[in-house]
Amino acid sequence: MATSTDTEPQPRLPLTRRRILRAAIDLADAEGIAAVTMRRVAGELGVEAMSLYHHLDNKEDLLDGIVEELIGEIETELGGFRVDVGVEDWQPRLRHIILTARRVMLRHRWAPSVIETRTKMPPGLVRYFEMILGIMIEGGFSNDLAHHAMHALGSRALGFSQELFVPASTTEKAASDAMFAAMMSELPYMVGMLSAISHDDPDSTLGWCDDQTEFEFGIDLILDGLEARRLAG
Amino acid sequence: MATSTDTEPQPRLPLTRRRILRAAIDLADAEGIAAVTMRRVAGELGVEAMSLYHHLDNKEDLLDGIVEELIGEIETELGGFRVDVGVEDWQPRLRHIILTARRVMLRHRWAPSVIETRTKMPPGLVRYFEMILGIMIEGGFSNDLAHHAMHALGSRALGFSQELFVPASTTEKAASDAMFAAMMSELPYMVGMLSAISHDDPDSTLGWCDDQTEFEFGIDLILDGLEARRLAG
DNA sequence: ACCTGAACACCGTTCAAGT
DNA sequence: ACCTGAACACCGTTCAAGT
Repeated sequence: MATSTDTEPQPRLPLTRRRILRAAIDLADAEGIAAVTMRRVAGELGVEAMSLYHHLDNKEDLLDGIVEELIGEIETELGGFRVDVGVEDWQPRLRHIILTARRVMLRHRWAPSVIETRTKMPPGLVRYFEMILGIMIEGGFSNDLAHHAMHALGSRALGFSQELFVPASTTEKAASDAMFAAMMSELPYMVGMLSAISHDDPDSTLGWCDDQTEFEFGIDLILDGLEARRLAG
Repeated sequence: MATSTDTEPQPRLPLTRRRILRAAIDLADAEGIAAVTMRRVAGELGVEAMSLYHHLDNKEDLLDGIVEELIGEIETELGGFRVDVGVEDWQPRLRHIILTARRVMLRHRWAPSVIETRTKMPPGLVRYFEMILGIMIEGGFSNDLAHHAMHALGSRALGFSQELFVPASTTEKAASDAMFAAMMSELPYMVGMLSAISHDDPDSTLGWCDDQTEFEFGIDLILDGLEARRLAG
């Protein structure tokens, strides 16, 4: 009876690259990217760290593979990376794609840091950007404007918000009056902005920010600007 | 004669927090941020790793301190963080500030990764964003629009280009014809764009990109969009 | 072919000890 | 007060060995 009801229910599922990558992603979701060490990932699979090296070159290869998996999730949500030839409404289509990518990234909040540290362009990401480029070209962009647009979008094309931090005070509701007075002399504009915003919307706590609203404001600023330059050029 | 001409020319310069931070920055500039370990930084100062802990809480404190030094460099180049009350030409002033910050970041190419990993907002950065906010408010922004603008600028306000990678092919001049043909079938829009751009400018190598031009295109897209919304609102 | 255990060269950090 | 050496609990990775 010891063998059938052991700690490992599945006696021996064969280790594969895919299974390792999914285990690493689950681990990162649960405990953060810092928990993703070769030893910990192996442990989650009931195996020794060194066994992973039969399916991966090294840790960089693990991280590269994770990125490919994430791009796969975006592709699945979109039903494939498709550029419809002759379709001209580039702006709503691009907006939808970027917001879809953003949903995937929000499921894996550690993803930006992993993607940003890749030294070689992951093939899946090349295909993603090819789709974005294709939609702009079909939408009437010149090659030159499309090129600028790719640079201007940057990592925002994947739904990254690219914000450094929410200013300290905005994360804490109800800063004390004493602290507020102290800040007032040093940061008059910041304090003025935060109190104006909280007055305008009595439901909002002081300085509370809606990430989704702010992301959409930023992306529309860029997409509107590109449309204006397309019409002008 | 042995003591005066030893390996250490300065017999004993006292260790200070500032000296440690500058040594860490110099090391990062020379060998990359990965070289910045407590042991290596100490080594550069002719001291044991554990001595650093008398001037720093831990490695996070070292990285926080490095960020403060970098912001200090921006402040020096700008001659201080100043908001001139009543000055309305916000756009050229903000443009100048951001391009100045960018020059500092280009001197320390590892800086974005360090700044992005800070968990608490460095005080110097709060003052930097207070200046940016002040310039917008004095320039006629509503508090609401200024708030959106801060989010939309994000890390670009510090001169970060926020690009994921230059597409692989654009970093290599003169991809072989065979490779080009292979890419053509998979990435028609990318290949089309790159050849159009290289034709337009015969001096440019295939897909060569001017980082500064692209950064300025992107930042002007955002600043122009903000001005349009300011005038409309 | 696939997995393992011991080992190597690193990390950040603690602690007791030196001056 | 300031610095040190040994040690601890981790890393990624290599290598020779097991089945």
